[in-house]
Amino acid sequence: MAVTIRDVARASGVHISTVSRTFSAPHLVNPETRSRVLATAEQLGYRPNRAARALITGRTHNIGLIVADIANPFFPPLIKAAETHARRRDYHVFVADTDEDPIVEAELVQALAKQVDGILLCSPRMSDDQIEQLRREVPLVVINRMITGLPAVVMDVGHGARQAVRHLLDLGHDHLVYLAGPRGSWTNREIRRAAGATARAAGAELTVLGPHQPVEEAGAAAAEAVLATGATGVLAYNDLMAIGLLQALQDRDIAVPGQVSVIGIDDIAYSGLVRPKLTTVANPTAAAGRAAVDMLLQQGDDGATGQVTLRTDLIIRNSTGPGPLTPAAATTAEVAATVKE
Amino acid sequence: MAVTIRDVARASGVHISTVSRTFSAPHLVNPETRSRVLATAEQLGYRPNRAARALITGRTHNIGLIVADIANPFFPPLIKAAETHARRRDYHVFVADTDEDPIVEAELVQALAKQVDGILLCSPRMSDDQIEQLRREVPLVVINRMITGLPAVVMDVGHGARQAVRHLLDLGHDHLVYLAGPRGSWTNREIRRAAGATARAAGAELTVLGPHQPVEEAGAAAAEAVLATGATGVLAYNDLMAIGLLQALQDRDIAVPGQVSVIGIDDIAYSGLVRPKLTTVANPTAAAGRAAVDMLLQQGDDGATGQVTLRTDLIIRNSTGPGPLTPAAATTAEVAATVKE
DNA sequence: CTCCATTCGGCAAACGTTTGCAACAGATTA
DNA sequence: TAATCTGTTGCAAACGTTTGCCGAATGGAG
Repeated sequence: MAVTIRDVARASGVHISTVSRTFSAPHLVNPETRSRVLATAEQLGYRPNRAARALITGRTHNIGLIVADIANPFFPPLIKAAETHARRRDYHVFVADTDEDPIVEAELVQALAKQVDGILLCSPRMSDDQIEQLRREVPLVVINRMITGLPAVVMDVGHGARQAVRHLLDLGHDHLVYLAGPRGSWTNREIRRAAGATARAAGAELTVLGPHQPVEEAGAAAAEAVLATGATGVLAYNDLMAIGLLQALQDRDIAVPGQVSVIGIDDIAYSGLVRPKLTTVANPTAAAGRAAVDMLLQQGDDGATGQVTLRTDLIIRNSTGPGPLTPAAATTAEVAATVKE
Repeated sequence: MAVTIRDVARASGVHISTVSRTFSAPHLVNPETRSRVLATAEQLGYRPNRAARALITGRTHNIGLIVADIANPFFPPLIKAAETHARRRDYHVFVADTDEDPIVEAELVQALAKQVDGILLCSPRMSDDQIEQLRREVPLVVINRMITGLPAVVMDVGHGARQAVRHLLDLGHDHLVYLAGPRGSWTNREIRRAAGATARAAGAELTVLGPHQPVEEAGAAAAEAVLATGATGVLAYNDLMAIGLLQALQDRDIAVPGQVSVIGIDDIAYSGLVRPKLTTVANPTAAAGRAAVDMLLQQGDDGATGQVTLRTDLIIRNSTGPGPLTPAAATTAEVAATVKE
């Protein structure tokens, strides 16, 4: 039915190996022969069968990309960047969604293992041990998690979180809340640690609330608890939760940033669309996707397991404003200037 | 390196064909033998090589899913549903992103053709001819586009658009704008047609502005043009554009829904998060994704090329309110009641 | 004119499965 | 008792490539 290498060989009067080489090792075939073969291949509409190729070379030219939740707007830019970048290198991408479930996560890796040349694991919720285990079955690159000996691309949320907390402190907030993300999240631990250290160093109080699922509903549901602490500055695990909190506060007629300041993390597309526009920590997700693909594809050559760290930065918008300790004269803009490093 | 069917055969003292049958046609092998084989397979960690299987059976157990833009929040729920549904049937999904470019779209289909058992084409921008052409290379199911003779899953936006226009008319708006989507979009044509007919039937004026890229920026950029028409009710091609318009109007101190009413289409997750909450037409995207997968997988069996139509419905929130023709007494809630069919 | 190096292309094995066919045993039927 | 059937297994070919090896042809050096 489909046109194979054999049809092309027959039609252009050469052996099948010559046709094969025309595609997979062009420098080994006479330019004249090559162009003739290419012409008939084109004419016949020949397309290499990747399954056959994979069978003999052991390389599928596919990579897997596992995320917690495609519908979480944090991921699509990363997926898109990874996919485009991979395609440019003649790789295709399987995307899978774990629904935030570590069990499903492990199953997916197993299922994909034989079908891909490697897997990109985004913010995995599995234990380090499990990941090390799976690593023996298939090349892995982890995104947003640091595991010694494992190639990884991480976004340095610690840096962004420190900036965020400092921003709140500079604005005169002395009691903060960190609205924690899901259990098992490396990012969550990093943020908590960074935020906690920064607050402590400044002698401010930081209350951690959580863990929470990283969705708006959780942010909204936490509103009461946040208010109960008496804190005036909030850092949320991600923009989704921050936005949920924003809405819940609005519903309670709590002014943001008038009475409470809120900072998110991720800078998803919608953080600039809600009102007030959300102050947040921007994550270079597209760059992370590309870097992870590169890392995975290079992994075969040398066993080097690098770790790339990408920088995150605070973006000051309108959900943060002066706190109780600020002299009335200080405006957000003035204080913002101090955060620049 | 990897453990093959041969290793399992040797370890359990049977021929490789018996092992093969244990997995692909269990009823043909003695239960006793079967369990023995399964045990050793499990113990050895055997996993079938899908490339080899694909080579001989001609079925890859993969399907392709091509969307215009993964980052457009309309798509992730569809992708997620399709992917989960496919996995339950032991299929994996390749996701690809065309960046709204019909050329890339065609290339992607070609590239994926040999690698998948079929392709789901979401809101394709190609010409009908091109799609018919590609259909000869690989089984296709089209989502949100109607092409005679081609299996399709469409969301009946016409229905939702009629409801939306009627809602605006009932509220007392007699001059409406349709903020059109991209050229080549079937959905766009459907909406325009339905909206136009409904407005005309009621003797109201409907101005079409466009085409536009289906993004917020386009919606925001169209604000001036919308105001220039003097219309007081706007239906946008999608929520993204509607939200962009909302922001732009807010920036110009035009009250929504006080001075202008706005309706979007899609009911993306964020349409309920912006303020005012967006009145919009809900699309059953997840159901569409599942239906399309089913249709694709059944296609092999019989050549039947069904067309499934899914219903869409207006969701009334806070971005629509009384227009110039409404007696002051009529509230949104009262008028809303009239839209129920 | 011989020899060697180089370039090119053919040959055939291999990759890990599936599957039609045949073999065989035991059970059933005539 | 012979013939037929059923259930289980083995045998080997096939799927469409890639690739190590070898031989043929060419050209330059000696």
